[in-house]
Amino acid sequence: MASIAKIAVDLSLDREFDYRIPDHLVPDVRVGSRVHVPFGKSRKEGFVIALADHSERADLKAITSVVGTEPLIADGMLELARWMSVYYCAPLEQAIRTVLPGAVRRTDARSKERLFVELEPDSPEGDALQVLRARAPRQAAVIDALRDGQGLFLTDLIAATGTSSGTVRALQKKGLVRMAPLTVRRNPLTEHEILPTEPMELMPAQAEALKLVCVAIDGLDPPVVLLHGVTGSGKTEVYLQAIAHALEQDRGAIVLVPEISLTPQTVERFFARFGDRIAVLHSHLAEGERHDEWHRIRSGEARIVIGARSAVFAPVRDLGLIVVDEEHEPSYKQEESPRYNARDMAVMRGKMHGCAVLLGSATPALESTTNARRGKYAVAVLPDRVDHRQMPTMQIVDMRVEAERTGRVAVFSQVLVDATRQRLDRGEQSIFFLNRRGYATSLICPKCGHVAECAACSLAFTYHKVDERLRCHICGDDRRVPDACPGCGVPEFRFAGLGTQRVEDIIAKLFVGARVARLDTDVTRRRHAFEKILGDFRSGKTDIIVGTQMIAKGLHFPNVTLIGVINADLSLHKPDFRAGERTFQLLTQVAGRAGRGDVRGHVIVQTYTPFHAAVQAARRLDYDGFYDQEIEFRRELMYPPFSHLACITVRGRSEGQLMDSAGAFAVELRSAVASDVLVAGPCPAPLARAKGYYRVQIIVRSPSHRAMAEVLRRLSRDFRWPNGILCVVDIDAVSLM
DNA sequence: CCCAATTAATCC
DNA sequence: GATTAATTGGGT
Repeated sequence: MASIAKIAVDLSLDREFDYRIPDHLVPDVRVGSRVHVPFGKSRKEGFVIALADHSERADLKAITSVVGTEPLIADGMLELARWMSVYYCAPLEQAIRTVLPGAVRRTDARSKERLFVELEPDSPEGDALQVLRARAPRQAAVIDALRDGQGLFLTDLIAATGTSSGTVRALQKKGLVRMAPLTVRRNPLTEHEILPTEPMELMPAQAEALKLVCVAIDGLDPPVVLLHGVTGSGKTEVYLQAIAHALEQDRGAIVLVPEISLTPQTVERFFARFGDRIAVLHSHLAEGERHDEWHRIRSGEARIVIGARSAVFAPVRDLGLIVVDEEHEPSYKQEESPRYNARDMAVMRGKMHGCAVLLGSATPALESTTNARRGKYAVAVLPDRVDHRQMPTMQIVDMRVEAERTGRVAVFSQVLVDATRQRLDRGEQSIFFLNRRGYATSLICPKCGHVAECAACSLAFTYHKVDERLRCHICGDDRRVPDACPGCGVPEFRFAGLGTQRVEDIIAKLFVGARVARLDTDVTRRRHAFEKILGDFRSGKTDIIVGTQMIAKGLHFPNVTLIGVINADLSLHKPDFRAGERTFQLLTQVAGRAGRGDVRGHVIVQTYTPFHAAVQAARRLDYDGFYDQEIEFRRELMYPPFSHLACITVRGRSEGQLMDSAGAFAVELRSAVASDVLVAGPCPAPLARAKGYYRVQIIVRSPSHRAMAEVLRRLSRDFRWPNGILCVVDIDAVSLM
């Protein structure tokens, strides 16, 4: 009989503490239970992470009480949390917290109950009712309202009859109606009618892919399938039918989509096929909604979960399949501890819980394709669009030539202007893509060259014309545009660099009468703005949309025949080894928005580096060609997938102290790792200053993840950073800023 | 020599 | 993370 519990206290201490289990609590204390314990001078909550017979220590304190009767952490999820904690060098408590949403963990999180009123079987009819009508008309009205239905919620009943709860209580006392609390679901799905859909007939390539996934679900051979399908090739239909197969075997499924494509339209597509068996999980849910959805999943009422990153931890029973849509998306990486990648967690969960994993993308991450080529994943390819739609034509416009020809630097090339006019004349729609919001990236004094910069970050302010403000996109600082240059007093400014707001302005001047909308995070901060803008575009109320990343994903507009990429170089020149890959992916994804209808789409890409491999490969729609070239560069420099990369960022307010301590850390790190591990730095991070902190980084590349993570874990626990110096370890970093 | 302020150590 | 013990340092 276990009498000792090992407990992770809610403090991110990354240690376990032994507690005695009092006899009367023995039946309730299980692995995964939430418990109250005395800790030091105070009381804390924690999770039982193991049971034992003995402890090293004699002077144990006892568990005070247990929360609930069922362990909160579902079977297998603790192991997953432990793996995550080790792999990503994060405290176990943090990993557990990630696996269990706050809406569930908090002891005061409850289901919502409303009083429900029903007629008692022997409620008055005929004469008895007439008597009541004369003596108590209100009560009779309540009886009438309840007569035909299955009962009503008290609040609705009161509203319908114009009475008060006193009347209903009086009826309850007489034994004519009964009233009881009923648990109601806080439903995040909009209530409007959604027409059910039937499985569509698959093209041969889709059918083959589906077969492969079904085999994976049934026998886990292979456990992971990479679905490489060009944009518009019908990947979602394969997901839907694979999920249906899992359901037939009485197993559940999780669908992960990037946060920005988790729109009502996406959810509706799954809801239309599976109805109430769907649960939704994402960060914008209200606390109560998340609580209810989680418990619907845990209880087995909901069998399919669709959600963003964190939905990979949904407590689905008998999980048969995890789908990761757009598996290459950087947003699957959580940018705070534990810095997990949901795609990789999905693969790991599949392994641990015995379920199949389906990774889908038009532009798989190099890591994933490499895993496929090494035989770790099976591959299914969808080379063609559905319904014999053609891939769009891709045209590269060399903006250097354009500048030389016109003698000035233009935002729109003549080619793009002409193409846009043509669409406007034909009543077709266009999408312009620019991966930068705001109006101008900097405000420059035309006389002395002074650039307005954020005092806390090493970055120029972005000028937002709409409200005449300067904003720092790193720390969010927000200030008025000065009346004159602070350097020389000249009362005028010049704009440099380009943002979506300015493109919107230019379009309005260039194409008079065209109806333009903008879609970026500045606009969508308002609730429902996103749906409104897309709705207007869909119904033809707008001709042109200008947007950032968020328009690159999954949108499906048959009337869009032109895509303009205003500046393809933006993502290309980032100080990041994945810049080329990101550019290729972005161009391919954006191009995929064109030609979803009967007319073939046309894509115009403006660039100052037209011969860059990523741009050229995107033009040829040549994934394999890009892969072969890019993989050589990764091999030579020992970047992933030929190594695991950790990015260690150290920050502090004192530059000297920061360099000294980070240097000392790097020295210790170098002496602790094997000779095949490369440790670069410390050197100033690409964003050398942010929010008032100086930042330096150390980049580690190691052939073996385990060797690297073990050293980093030990060192980040033992290394004594001076006060005020903060260190973050990011395993398999996606962003190197 | 005192006291506040910073730093280190501990929690089962 | 919170509390407490230990150490530092500036002042009279």
